[in-house]
Amino acid sequence: MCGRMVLTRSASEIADAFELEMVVELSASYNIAPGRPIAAIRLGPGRARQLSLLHWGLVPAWAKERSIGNRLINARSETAAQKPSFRSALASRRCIVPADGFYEWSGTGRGRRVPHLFRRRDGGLLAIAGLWEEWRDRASDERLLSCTLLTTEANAAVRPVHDRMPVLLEPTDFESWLDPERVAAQEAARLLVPSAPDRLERVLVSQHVNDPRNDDASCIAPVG
DNA sequence: CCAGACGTTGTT
DNA sequence: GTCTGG
DNA sequence: CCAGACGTTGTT
DNA sequence: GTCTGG
Repeated sequence: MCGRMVLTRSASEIADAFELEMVVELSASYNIAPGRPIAAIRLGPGRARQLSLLHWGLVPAWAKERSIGNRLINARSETAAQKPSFRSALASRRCIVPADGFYEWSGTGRGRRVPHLFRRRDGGLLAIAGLWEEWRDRASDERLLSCTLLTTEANAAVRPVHDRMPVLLEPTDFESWLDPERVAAQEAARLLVPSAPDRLERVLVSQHVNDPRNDDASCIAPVG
């Protein structure tokens, strides 16, 4: 479900939308896939909001192999607090993934290959709730920052295509979600509910987007 | 106790 | 069918 | 998420 | 690290 993202805005546009103190340079991507770098906002020193690139696919601190992240690209918001893989990140390492939109595929069986893009009608950025971790490779001593995207039941806009969707946050909830000292995990769960569907529009796009190696503007071009 | 998993999606 | 890689 | 591989030996 | 299953 929550397996392909779009982010084409410049770092300064993202900084304006999310009141960021620090920024990393980004290149536009029309087809961000699991296992690839994805931009995320976290709280840094002094609670300043920082933008950085994280590996999409959460690798827990206790993992022996980084490949466990291949399967931890989403976390169900309803159960994350009870899962060994997500519990500690939910308590203290929350992030926001900015996005122009996300893709969902419709169809059944092998025919599930019809891609739809969901984005804000007003052209604004989406804010997707995520969790992050730092993992150290025992062999090489290298560090990896990784993240996962929280999911919830689909709202009315998404339901015709899929029964799950990413958790979307409102600007009034950004600070509460990001800061574990202000809002504990249990209370933060209150934020992780299906969001109002009216703000989203659905765009049928071509199967060009299906291949994650394709990353250009034709991924989001309307079809039909 | 130790060994082994630790996850979601969508499919049948 | 299931796993890995992008 | 989808696409593509799914294996070993021995060689460059 | 922590939980589940044998």
